[in-house]
Amino acid sequence: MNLRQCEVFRAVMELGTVTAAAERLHVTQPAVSKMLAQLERELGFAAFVRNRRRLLPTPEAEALYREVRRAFLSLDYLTRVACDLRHLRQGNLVVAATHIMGSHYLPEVLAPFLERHPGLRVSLQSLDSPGTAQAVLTGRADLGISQFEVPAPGLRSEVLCTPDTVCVLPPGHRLVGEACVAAEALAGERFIALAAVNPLRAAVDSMLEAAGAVPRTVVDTPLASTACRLVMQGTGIS
DNA sequence: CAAAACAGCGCCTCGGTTAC
DNA sequence: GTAACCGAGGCGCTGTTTTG
Repeated sequence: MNLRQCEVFRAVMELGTVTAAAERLHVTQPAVSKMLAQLERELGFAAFVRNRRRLLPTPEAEALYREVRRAFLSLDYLTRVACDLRHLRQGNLVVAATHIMGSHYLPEVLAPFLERHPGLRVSLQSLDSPGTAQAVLTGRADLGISQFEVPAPGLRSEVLCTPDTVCVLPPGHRLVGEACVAAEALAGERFIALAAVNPLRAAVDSMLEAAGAVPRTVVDTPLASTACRLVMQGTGIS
């Protein structure tokens, strides 16, 4: 039973005659007649009783019609969804982003975006940078915003901004107020480091090593926001 | 030079029409 | 409602061209 047969069957059920069904479907009466006969052969039962000039549906046809009508409602729904997607009125956008991006930067961007596209829904996934790239690569996310570039075949990336690297200090620390913190000044400090997976970690490590100021790393974390909270608690500097 | 991609051709099926 | 016919499109086969 194909879609065309369903269309023909529905038209005959609703209009009662092959001729009227043909008019609705913009084909000739024989086309509908032939399609109906083919459908009945495939179904293995008669859908209509030929009663002089009328076609009377059998109980099997009545039952089938209920299902066919339901199928066409689903088809109409699909058509509307496709139309909405075409005009960006509806859909689900999955964005993978690092925690700091998802909690601070993205909300400011998403608010005006969702105002422009009220039918859209956005799913935010909080991941580290390699996880963000992996999510996009495997199709679990439509786009990702990571802290650093993760080169991978099949991924297209662009730099959105290049922010400064800063030293995070707890209130009252001796270095608070300095316009620039020299690497040497960090010697012996309790240090909250970024996890080794972050390329910034290697850059900071080599910079401190070159300055001969190796701090005491007490915690390492993949999340900059966690590092900041640890600094707030007085665990160390970051 | 082998494998992959492409184009052309004939055959078949499907859905349509006209004529009856 | 049916028979005969027509055109479009899918599919498989074959030969040619391109590519690594």
